[in-house]
Order: sequence, then structure tokens, then C-alpha cells
Amino acid sequence: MDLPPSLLRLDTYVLSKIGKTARARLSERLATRGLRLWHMAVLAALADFGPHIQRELASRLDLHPSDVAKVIDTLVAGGAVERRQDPADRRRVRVDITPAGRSLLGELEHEAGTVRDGILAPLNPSERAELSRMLHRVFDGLHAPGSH
Amino acid sequence: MDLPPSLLRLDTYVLSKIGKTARARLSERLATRGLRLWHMAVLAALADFGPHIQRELASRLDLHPSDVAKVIDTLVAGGAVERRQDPADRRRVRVDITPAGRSLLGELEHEAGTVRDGILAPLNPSERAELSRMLHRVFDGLHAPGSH
DNA sequence: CCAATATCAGTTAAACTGAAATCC
DNA sequence: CGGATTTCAGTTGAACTGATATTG
Repeated sequence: MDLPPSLLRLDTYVLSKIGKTARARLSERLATRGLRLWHMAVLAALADFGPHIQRELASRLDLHPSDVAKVIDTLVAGGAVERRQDPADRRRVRVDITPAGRSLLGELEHEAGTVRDGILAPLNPSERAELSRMLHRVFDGLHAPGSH
Repeated sequence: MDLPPSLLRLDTYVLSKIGKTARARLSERLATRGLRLWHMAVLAALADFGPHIQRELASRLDLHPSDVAKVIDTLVAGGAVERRQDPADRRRVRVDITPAGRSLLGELEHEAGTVRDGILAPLNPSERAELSRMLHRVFDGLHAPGSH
């Protein structure tokens, strides 16, 4: 049964549906390890930018501070990150990724790549590159003033 | 503060973020009328394909039957759709859009178009057409076998 | 008796809110 | 004391589950 053409004509609807499917597929894979998307996002932030205090993770990833605490809890329990108090400011908790966390992240990125390849399979390599460029430009525009 | 490049390299991540933003922006506009995205989706299905029984709406839109009932409730209360029992099978409830519903849908589509234009503003018309074509191909591929 | 439909009440996972405790 | 940080407990909205009543 087909979806309403009135909706499909809105490119943002199609875009949103694809995004939802992509998230669901990756989420499903992460669940087999007891992880969710936020766990991967936190690991990626730590791997890319080095240690963060939890507040920084919250604002970088746009995740609520109270949820950061819970995500870090499970990552610590799994040995993927370490928590230690900032000696200079003992309110702050610095979080860092462990070697085990880096290797875990590598596996997760591989899974995410597989999901992406499955989703983008209808496009050939040069189309994929073109799509990627356009998506990034649109994405950069989201935070620009006057876009809504 | 930047997002992790490890995530941005996954085009599906960017895609998902854009979709989420688009949904949030439209959702915000619909909320001023006391509506949500599902209300618009139901109106679009009725306008495009004619009357449905609720079960058909559920399977077409991939919305749970129990939620269809609630969505229809508020649309009926607003005079946008009509419910009437199917005389041939009194278990079934046929739902149809009213003239008021059609005019409401027209306004909602206009709002959705504005949101889309804001999101896709970084692209010129031919780029937008190219993006649209690629997104539709990817979307069609989602339901094909072997894509995951 | 079994299957389908609509509907209601309850559950679950996710994002958010508010408040407390600690520290600068 | 005011403000920042973490954390806990509770709330809210969305999607899903299960059960019931009705009808074919």
C-alpha cells in the first residue's frame, strides 16, 4: 500500500523517513551489545576531541546533562571510558575513552558503515559523493540564522 | 562546539539529523493548531486515496491501529474528517475527509513547504531536483529485499 | 468457534524537568 | 552568597502491547 504522494512530494518527509530507518537499523545492531546510539556518539566525541567534562559532552552532542550521566554509567561499567574528578575543579568529572573503548568504537563504526552502505545501495559511488556533499551543505545551513 | 567528524562521515547520521530538524520544525508549527504530524499524514492519505477504513490507514501509514483511533478522534472533533460505519461490515469504520479538512490540509502543506524551503535553502533549484531524485531512489530501495 | 476490527487501559523507552548535593 | 556541575527522582509525549467488545 502506497504512501500519500502529497507527503512524498515534501522532500523533507522522504528525508525524515530514510533517517528514521537508518537510525532504527543501527539501533537494532547496537542493542545486541546492550548499547544505544548515544553510547556511540559519546565514544566518537571522546575519540575525536579527547577528554571532556560531562557538561561539554552534553552541549556538544545536544544531550541532556542528566542523560549524559546515565550513558557514561553504562560505558564505565563496560570499561569503555574512565571517569575521574578534575583536580583543579572538583565539581567537574572528566571522562576519557579507554583502549577498549577505542576498539569498541571501531567495531561500531564498522557496523554503522554497513548500515549506511545498505541504505545508500541504490546510488553509485559518484552519486553517493554528490549526495554527501549536498547533505553536508544542508546540514551546515541548519544552524545558520534565518533558516526558519 | 563541533560534532564528532567520526559521526559526520556517516552520511546517514547527517541525514538523520536533518530529518529530525525538519520534523521538529513542522511539528512546532502544527502544534499551534493543536495538531501533530500524524494528523497531517492521515489527512494526506484521505485526500490522495479517498475514504479508508481505519485499519487501512494504519497499514498505509505504518501507524498503530490503537493510535489511529486517537488521531481520528481529534480530527473528527475539529470537523476535518467524518466517521461512519460501513453498512456492509459493521465492524469497520469508514473515514472520509471533509471540505474543511481539505482546506486545512492545504494550509498544512503550505507550512510544510515553507519548512522544506528553509531546510533546503543552501541548494539551488537544480541541486534540489537532483537531491530529490536521489532521495526517492534511496527511499524506494528501503523496502527492497536485501538492503539490510 | 474463529478471525477481523475498533477501542481502551497499561507499558516501555526517550527526552525532558526539578531539586538536591557538592564545590568554585 | 551566587553560580556551575553532577546526579537522582519524577514527568511527559510517543510508540507499542494486551485485553475486551462487537461483528462477520
